[in-house]
Amino acid sequence: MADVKTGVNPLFLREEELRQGIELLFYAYRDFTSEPDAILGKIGLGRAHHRVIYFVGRNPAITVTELLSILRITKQSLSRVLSELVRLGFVTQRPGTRDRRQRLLELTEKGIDLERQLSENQRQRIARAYRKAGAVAVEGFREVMLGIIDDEDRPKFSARIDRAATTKR
Amino acid sequence: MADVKTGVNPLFLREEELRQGIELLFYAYRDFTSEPDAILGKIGLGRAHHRVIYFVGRNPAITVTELLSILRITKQSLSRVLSELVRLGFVTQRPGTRDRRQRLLELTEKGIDLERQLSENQRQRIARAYRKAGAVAVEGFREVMLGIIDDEDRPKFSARIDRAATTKR
DNA sequence: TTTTTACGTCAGCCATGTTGACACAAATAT
DNA sequence: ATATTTGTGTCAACATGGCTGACGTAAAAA
Repeated sequence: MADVKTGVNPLFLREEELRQGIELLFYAYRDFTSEPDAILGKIGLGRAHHRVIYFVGRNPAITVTELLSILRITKQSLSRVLSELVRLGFVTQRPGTRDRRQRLLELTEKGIDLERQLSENQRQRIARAYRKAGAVAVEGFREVMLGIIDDEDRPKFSARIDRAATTKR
Repeated sequence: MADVKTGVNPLFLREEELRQGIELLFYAYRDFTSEPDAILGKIGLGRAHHRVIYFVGRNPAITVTELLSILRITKQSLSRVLSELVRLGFVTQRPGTRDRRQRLLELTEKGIDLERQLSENQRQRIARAYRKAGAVAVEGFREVMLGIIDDEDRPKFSARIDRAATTKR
C-alpha cells in the first residue's frame, strides 16, 4: 500500500508481477479442467478418475505405489477411484512378473477411448496456446513451470527416458 | 502407437510436447497449492478459504457477484466459506453506496495478515522460478498461460486498469 | 524365520462442490 | 405506481474426493 503512494517503488511492480503469476495459475488450471470435468460428469465420473486414467495411460504397467507417488493421495482415496475404474472396465490389473505382489495397471480399449476424449480437449487447448505464443514462448513456459514444480519431479521432464530402464517391474 | 514404429512421425513429438504441457500444469498446480493448504489445515481452513481471502485482498470492496464470477462456484458454496471468514474476523462486509443490496467485501487486519502468510509462500515460489528462468522466459510463460485461459478472463491481465473505472459500486 | 513391502478393505469424518426452493430488499423497467 | 429483475442470503439434501485409523494377506527381503 505504501507502494501506491510512492508510485516509484520497483518492489510494487515485482509484487504485481508475482500476483499475476499466481492468478495465471489459478485461471489456467480452472479453465483447463472445466471441460473434461463436464464430460466426466455426464458418465458419473470425476476429476480423480481422469487423473488415474491419464497417468495409467501415460505410464502403462504402472504400479499402484508409483501412481500414489504421482498423485500424492492416500491409497484409500486411490482405491475408491481405481476399483471403480476396474469395475467399469476402463482399467485392468495384472500381477507383476518379478514381484507378484504388484498390480500393474493398464488401460483397456474402453479406457484408451475415454482417455483420448478427455485429454484431446486439453491437448487442443495447449496446442492453441503454443501455436499462438510461438516456440520461444513455449520454451519460456516450460522453464518457468519447471521452476515452480518441486525439484524431485523435474527429472520427469528431461528428455524422456524409457521408464523400464529406471524402474523394475 | 503407429508413431513409435515409424519413429519419424513429427506428430509423435507434437503429442509428446502437448502431454508434457498437461503434466506441467498438473504438477505445478499440485505443488503450488500444497504448502498453503498445509498452513490452512492447521487453523481449520481450506483451499476454498484461501481463494476467497486472496481475491478479496486483491480486489478490495469486491461484491459477492463479482467474486462468484471469478471463482465460478455457486453462491451456496461461497456462502459457507465466506460467512465463516466473516465470523472468524478475516473479512468484513458493508453495504454498497450506490447499490445498497450489495455487500462489499474487504479484508480485516487479521485477514491481511493471513493473506500475506499464504501468498508469501506462493510468491516466493514464483519469484524463484522467474529468477531462474529469466525475463524472456517469463514473458513466454505469460503468453502461453494467457492462451490457455478462456478469452473472457484475459483482459484481467492487460496493463492493470483501475477497477473503479469499469465497475460501479 | 522374521520383518518389511505392496496392496486391499472397512468404517467414519471433513471440505467443498452441486441442485432446488424460498425469501426479501432494493433497483429498474413498464 | 406497479411489476419485474437483481443482489444477496438461507435451508436442506446430496456427491465427490480428500483424510485417519485399524486390520489383513501374500510375497519379497533380511
